[in-house]
Amino acid sequence: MPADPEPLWVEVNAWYLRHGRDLPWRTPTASAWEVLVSEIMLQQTPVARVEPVWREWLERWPTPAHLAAVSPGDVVRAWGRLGYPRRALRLREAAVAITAEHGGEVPRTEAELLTLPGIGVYTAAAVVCFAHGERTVVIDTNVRRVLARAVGGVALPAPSLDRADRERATAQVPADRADAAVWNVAVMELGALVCTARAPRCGDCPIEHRCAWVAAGRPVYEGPAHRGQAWAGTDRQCRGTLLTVLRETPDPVSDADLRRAWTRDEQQRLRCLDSLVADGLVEPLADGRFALPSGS
DNA sequence: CACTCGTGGGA
DNA sequence: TTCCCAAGAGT
Repeated sequence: MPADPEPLWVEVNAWYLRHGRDLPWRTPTASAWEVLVSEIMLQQTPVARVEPVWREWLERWPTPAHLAAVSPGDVVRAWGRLGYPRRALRLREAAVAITAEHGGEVPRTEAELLTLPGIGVYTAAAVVCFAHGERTVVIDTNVRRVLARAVGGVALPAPSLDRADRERATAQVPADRADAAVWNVAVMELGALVCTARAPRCGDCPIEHRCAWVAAGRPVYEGPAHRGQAWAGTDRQCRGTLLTVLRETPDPVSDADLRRAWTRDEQQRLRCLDSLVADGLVEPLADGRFALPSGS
């Protein structure tokens, strides 16, 4: 009778200890706040772009109370070009709630974290695990892809997180708390560095010898199409263009300046400006000009 | 569940 | 050059 196969985490954790990157939010001394800031910034944004901004933020605002005390406009400007600037507003709002309702300490449970703006299932689990060392299931796009291949035998996971992802991920988490904490970051790192979406480096993979996708001959993806992100001419591009104008000057901006920045569709420009105001990313002034939001 | 919300670098 | 997509969340 064959022994149970060694769990995936043994090899993946060993690989991580040798090959994982030394990122500043991964140091043993990183505070829960530092981890939380990194997780928000890393939502849909690559590590290389996050790192310098993360350093600036933690130097300026080393605790939630520091961030809670500044204006939304300061936060949006400091967010720079990380993208999805509503994340900056929500992070500030989370800091306000942490300061007012949690004694300035980042909550230690997923349920409490989930009540904070900008924190969803992934980020709540990540903070609990990476900042507080708790055993939990952390599922991001990397985890889904690695396990879809290694366990599921397919090239890519479904377009959105589904039951198969949760079941595969839950089954792999080691029982021991410390092992689980390493596994959760290790499997993400494997997905980021080796088991990548486009051109996986299977020759460098510590579990290639037991990967179901490799064993199947690396079949191409067969499932429903992953939607591409349209960009040219979209409201997202328009909003980004308008916000860039406001971000790059400390002074309020006239409507004429904004019109020059987006000339292709005036109706769209007005709609997007309205939506930026509604989101709290832009503040209309009494004199007709626009600015990054100053109030709370 | 499907869709929106930025940005820039690599293939 | 064009296309893909990167530690998701909110609606």
